[in-house]
Amino acid sequence: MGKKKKKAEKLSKQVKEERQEKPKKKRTILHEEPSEETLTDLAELFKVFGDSTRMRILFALFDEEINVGGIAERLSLSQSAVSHQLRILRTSQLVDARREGKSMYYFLADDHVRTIIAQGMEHVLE
Amino acid sequence: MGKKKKKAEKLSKQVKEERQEKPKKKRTILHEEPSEETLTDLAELFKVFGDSTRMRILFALFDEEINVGGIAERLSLSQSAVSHQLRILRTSQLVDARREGKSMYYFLADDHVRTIIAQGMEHVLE
DNA sequence: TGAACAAATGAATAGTTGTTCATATATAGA
DNA sequence: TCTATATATGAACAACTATTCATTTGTTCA
Repeated sequence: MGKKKKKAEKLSKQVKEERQEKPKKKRTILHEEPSEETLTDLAELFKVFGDSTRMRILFALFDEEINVGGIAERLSLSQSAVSHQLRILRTSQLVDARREGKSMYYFLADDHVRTIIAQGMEHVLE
Repeated sequence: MGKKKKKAEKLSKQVKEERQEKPKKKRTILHEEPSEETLTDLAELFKVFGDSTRMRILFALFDEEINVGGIAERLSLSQSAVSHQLRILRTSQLVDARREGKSMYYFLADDHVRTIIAQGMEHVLE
């Protein structure tokens, strides 16, 4: 990749400093000129959707929660790979999880995720 | 990156075989179980949105067409960098262009693009 | 035709990312 | 406590990608 630019743009690497809370910025309803930072965050968000493994996981969770092992088995992925990706998805607030005994059940965080996917799907399907 | 998986998932590299036409697959309205290929295409699509430079370009084109040099100047990017990114955006059908004299004016391909961005923006802004 | 300007492209490269492997942490039950 | 099971995590690496630089292609106008 190039040189600079990679300042905040790398959520999912060290997972952006494990951020759990962000400054929350309103005001830019969309077209009140979003700040450079907002544009970067937006790119970050889409970057998370931009991997087939993560997309498959999100789809698997589209309408049911599943535990890590279940996702791995269903998608024929290693437990480790799934766990690593789930961390990225969770940090990006796209999924959330709850523990049940030894298992961790993951589920989509909210309907925005479904809407975004559905919207993209429309484009892909022409 | 891992090993396999990188089959069709790399639009924007050699720009996916310069595809201009794709088999067009309907049927999967969304939730009639999309095929693996569709999921991959979906990830590909979001990957294109997942770069701040491209996102900035898309935003610059949100409601007006601009020529290459104009985009470069406005975003403080090199002409080459912009051109390379525009090729990716164009191949992904997110933007289109028209020639006017020596200049090439780029513009968003359709409203899907605006909708997807708006949707992501909502998520980012909480 | 030739100069000037605009855009596209190929090669090279530094920085990024997803998977694997090994290992650590967490929970439940004996 | 010890064992088994489930998940998380760190390091390392191969593959990918965005930018830069140099050059080419395309267009207009003398």
